[in-house]
Formats: sequence, structure tokens, C-alpha cells
Amino acid sequence: MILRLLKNRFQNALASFVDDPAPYLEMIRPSQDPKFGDYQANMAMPLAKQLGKPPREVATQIVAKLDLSGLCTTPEIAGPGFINLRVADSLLVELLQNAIADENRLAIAEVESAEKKRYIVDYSAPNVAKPMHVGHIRSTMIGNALVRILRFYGHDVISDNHIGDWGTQFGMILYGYRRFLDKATYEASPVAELSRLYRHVRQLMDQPTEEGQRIGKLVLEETAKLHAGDPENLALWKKFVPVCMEEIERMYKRLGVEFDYTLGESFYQPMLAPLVDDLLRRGIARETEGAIGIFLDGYEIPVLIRKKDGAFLYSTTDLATVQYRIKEFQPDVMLYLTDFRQSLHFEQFFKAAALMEAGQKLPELVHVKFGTVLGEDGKPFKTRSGDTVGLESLLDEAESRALAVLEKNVGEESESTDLSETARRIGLGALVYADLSQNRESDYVFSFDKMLAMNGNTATYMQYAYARVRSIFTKGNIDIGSLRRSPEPVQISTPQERALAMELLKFDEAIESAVRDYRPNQLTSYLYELANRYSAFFEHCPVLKADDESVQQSRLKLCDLTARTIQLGLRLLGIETVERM
RNA sequence: GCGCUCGUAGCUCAAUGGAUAGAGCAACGGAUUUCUAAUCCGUAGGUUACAGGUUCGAGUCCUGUCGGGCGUGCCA
Repeated sequence: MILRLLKNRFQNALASFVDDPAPYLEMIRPSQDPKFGDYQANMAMPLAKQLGKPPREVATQIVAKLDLSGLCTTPEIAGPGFINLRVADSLLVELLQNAIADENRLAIAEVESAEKKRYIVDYSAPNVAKPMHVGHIRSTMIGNALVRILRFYGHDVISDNHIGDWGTQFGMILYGYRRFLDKATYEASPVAELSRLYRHVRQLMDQPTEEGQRIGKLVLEETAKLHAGDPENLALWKKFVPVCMEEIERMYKRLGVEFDYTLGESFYQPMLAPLVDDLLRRGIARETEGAIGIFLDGYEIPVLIRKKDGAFLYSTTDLATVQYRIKEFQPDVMLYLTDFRQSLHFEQFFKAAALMEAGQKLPELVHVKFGTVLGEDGKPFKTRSGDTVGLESLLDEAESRALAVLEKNVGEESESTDLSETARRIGLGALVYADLSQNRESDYVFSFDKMLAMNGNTATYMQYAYARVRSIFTKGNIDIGSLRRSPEPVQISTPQERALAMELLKFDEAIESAVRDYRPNQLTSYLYELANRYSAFFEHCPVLKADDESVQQSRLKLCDLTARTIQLGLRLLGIETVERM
């Protein structure tokens, strides 16, 4: 909110220098180094070029036009022409009070109603025939965080899990089921057996031999039969899907993720044949080497939408999904959260969708891509046995590690505390944070210990800061309600208090940058920074043992706002806080 | 071959074209009769792969080289 106030003032000042100040307003930003103040404005240098004057002179002229009353102390011009701004403590105090008094949003505004959009966020999308592994965290948790953040901003958001329940993996399972089924295991644990069959057939197909090719062909035949409505294959498919879905639902429950819709590939199946016919009739698609494809300018390969055996493809379903969503939901934006390896597919698919919807208003289609999870060898992650690490066992391990520390720290002293629930939140938080704190576009190297770390820059650190605040309130027997209603202003008397206050008031900037680039790691960095400032404050500024009551009240307010900011910030990431740890 | 992408501290990663490139982990040295030590303070660690270029200013933009990853019509 401080940044917005500054921009308003600069806009007025810059009006007499340029016609369009907008790009120059973007050059106001938080300072990297506190010795340069809280914010800095860098527009004097580029403006100097344009106006043909020395940059420091331009900076001086801007400052002369600038009215910062109530916002900042006198700006300083430094270096080649930086304008360094120090926010007035009176403004900090005023804004803190607004945030404290706002029970739900901490004075973070929604977007203007004209800016509100309807989003469809398409994420997670596991193949139902395979157990979820560590790679699914990326799509699932980045998507989940974006849904939460966009909603908080006041957008209308529809989450849709486009599960893979109709693809070639079922051809593989059908083939395996008929030949390699272990009936006893299937009875006991159908999902485990199906996934074993899947892996087994995958291995057979991947052999670089004629045998491998032959099996590959048979698998595709099973897929084609399923797609053509073969009664036997369809009956088996109907048997498999519900048990797989049950397993997946259980996992989502554990992760704390919910979807508005789970419309998988099979849902669109009846729309595929008519879609292809329509595209053929309109001349958008044509026959090629026995298959049907859409040819795009500038691409060597067409987008295939029907194989020569009649089966449909990924792109066919994607196009049908676009049509369905436009008709059903009229979205403004659709976000697709998938691995960057699908970049070419999405580029082409988006262009094909534009052809398909020519003349209509097409929603903005965005591929929110993310990097691959790599093993320690730098190759896409696999364990020695060829399986990826199951999400389930990873979560189990995270929880048991958290529980071990909890039992040591909190122990028996509090029977009222549900330690296992606390451990669940800490373990899951660690895992989710480890993923979200990466820039989503980067590949990252999977490390068991890093994923489960609970020291340093981890969710645990924020949860710990939160629990420390809660502990103060419990110990001091503080009435939070009356504290929040109290009109007494916060006092800023130490550097630690000021640094904490400053950071608290940058929450909105963090959320905004997370949304702008669809990058939750902007929010994790912020929360770490905030918890870090709180720790410094905690060390230096006694609260319950403050010298006098007004200081105590003031510090309690800072503590409370910190806790609420951390809680809300973590919640936007899909991570829960705990009262004791 | 062509296309996309990445290369930053020992390791894992940050850094909307801005000032002296930052964290965490690991290492080393300190802090607990004090509101939670899952914490804090400090030390050390860098030619941002390399070479040019654009710019007042480049880890960031452009060109080239080297190296890694991915993609490249009937998987998703």
C-alpha cells in the first residue's frame, strides 16, 4: 500500500516532464539496502537522456515538484541520480492501525471490480492409473496456491482437475490385466496391482526390440478398442476408475486440496468425434498420412487430433475442453499448470484453439509451466528401482519427523494438544513449502532431506514464529479482541520494530507480485523475510516484560499483526499454522 | 539437424535493466537462570560458463562459443 501511495505522488510530479508517466512509476521500488532508505525512485536516469539534462539535475527537479507530505521524510538524491525515500514513521503507524483493525483482510484490498475476472485453473491432473509421486506436488500445490491467491484478490476462480482417465495408460492396464494379473493382490489392493501392471507393461513396451514394438502395438489396439466403445474394455475401465479415484481423493484430502470440478478426459469423450468432424468440415483440419491434423503456419508438425486407428489424442480432448468451458463457464482466463516439457504442445494447441474459435472471443490461455523434478544425478527424478518416490511415503516420513521433535519439545505437558494433527500440518507444510519456494520455472533437484527440512528457510520457520506469538498471548493472558479494537497507536522506537513494521506493510506487494507472474515463490520469500524480522524483534524487544504498559500494548499489536499476516500468507499457499510446537 | 530452455558460493536455490549479486544447507566461532534454541549473532565462501555487443547502468537484453536438460506427427 505504501508503494501505491508513492506512485500517486510521483504521478503528479512527473506529469510536467512526460506525457505518460506510467513506465517511470514502475521504477519506484523497495531499496535493496536499508542505507538507501525504504524505497528508491530510479526514473531520473532514463529521463535525463530524454530531456538532455544531467540526471542529478533531473532528480532535483523531480524532487522539487514532488509533494511527499505525510508519506516520507525529505528525499535524498544519491549516486548517479537515485531518489532515496524514507517512509515517515507516522505513515507506518497509521497503516499498521488499519491492518490491525481489519479482521479478515488485514487491509489488503481486492482488485477493482472492473479488473475482476473469471479464471479456470486447470491443475494437478494425475493419471488415475498411477500412484501420485513427488512430481505431482508441483502442479497440485502451485495450482492450489494460485487458486487461493486469485480468490483472495476477489477474482472468480473455478478449479478443475483434468484427470487422465482415458489415455493410453488404460490400454496398458487392459493389456496387463489380461495377461499378468495377480488376482490375490488385486483383490486386496486393486490400485497397487493396477499400478504394478502399468509399470510392468511400460517396461515391456520400452524395450528397444521387436518384442517391445509388438507389445506397444497391442497396447494401442486396446486403447483404440476402448475408445471405440468395445463393451469388454469399457466394462473393465468402469471397474478400474472408481477404485483409482478413491485412492486419489484420499491423497487430496491429506494434502488439503479441493477442486470445484473433476472433469477428466473421459468426460469429453462423447464430444471428440463430432469435434473432429466439425473441424474437418470447416477445413481447419485435414487428413494426413491416415490421421487427422491441424496445420499451423510456422510449425513443422501439425496438431494431430485423430490417429489413423481412429483413436483420439491429447490435443483432441484439450480442444473439446476449451469449447466446453467457454460454453459452460465463459471464463476470461484459463491457466494450465503443467511441466515445461509440454510447452510446444500448448503453443500449438493455443493456436489451434484460436482457429477453432475464429470469430468468437477466445479466453486468454496461459501455460503456467514449471520445471522438472530432477534426481541428484541431474536426470528426471527416479529411484534406483525405476519408480519415483511415492507422495504417500514422503508425507508419512515428514509427519513422523515432525512428531519426533514435537514430542521432545511439547511432550506430555499438554494433553489437550493434538500432536498428530500438529505434526501433520508441520510435515505437510515442509513438503509444500519446499516446492513452492522454488521459482516454478526452474528445474530443481529432489533431495529427501531438503524436502523434509525443518530448519532455515522452511514453512516450519514461519509456523514457529507464529507459535511464538501465540505463546506470548497465552502466557500473558491477553484479550486479543480488545487489543485489536484499541485505538492506541503502535509505537516505533527501535530499529527492529521499524523493520518489522515496514515488512508487515509490504504484504500486499508480495501478493501482487505472486499473482502477476503466477509465482508463489514471491510470497514464500516475503513470508520468510517477515518471520526473519520477527525473530530479530523477538530477540531484541521484550513484550510481556516491556518497560511500561504502553510499550507492551504496542508490541503486542505488532506480534498479533505478524501472526495474522503469517497465518494468512501461509493459508494462501495451502499451509496451516499450529498453536504450539 | 532444427526449436525451446538452463548455466550464479562446496551443495540447493533467490535476485520486475539499477548502487557493494543475496538466502538456506554444509563448515567454523559465539549466545539459553530472560516472552519457545525448530531460534539468534558473527566468520569464511563469487571473474554470475566463456567472448563480444547494446545501455548512463547488464546475472538480467542482443550475437557467437562451450556445456547440461527438454522437445521435435499418430504418448500425455
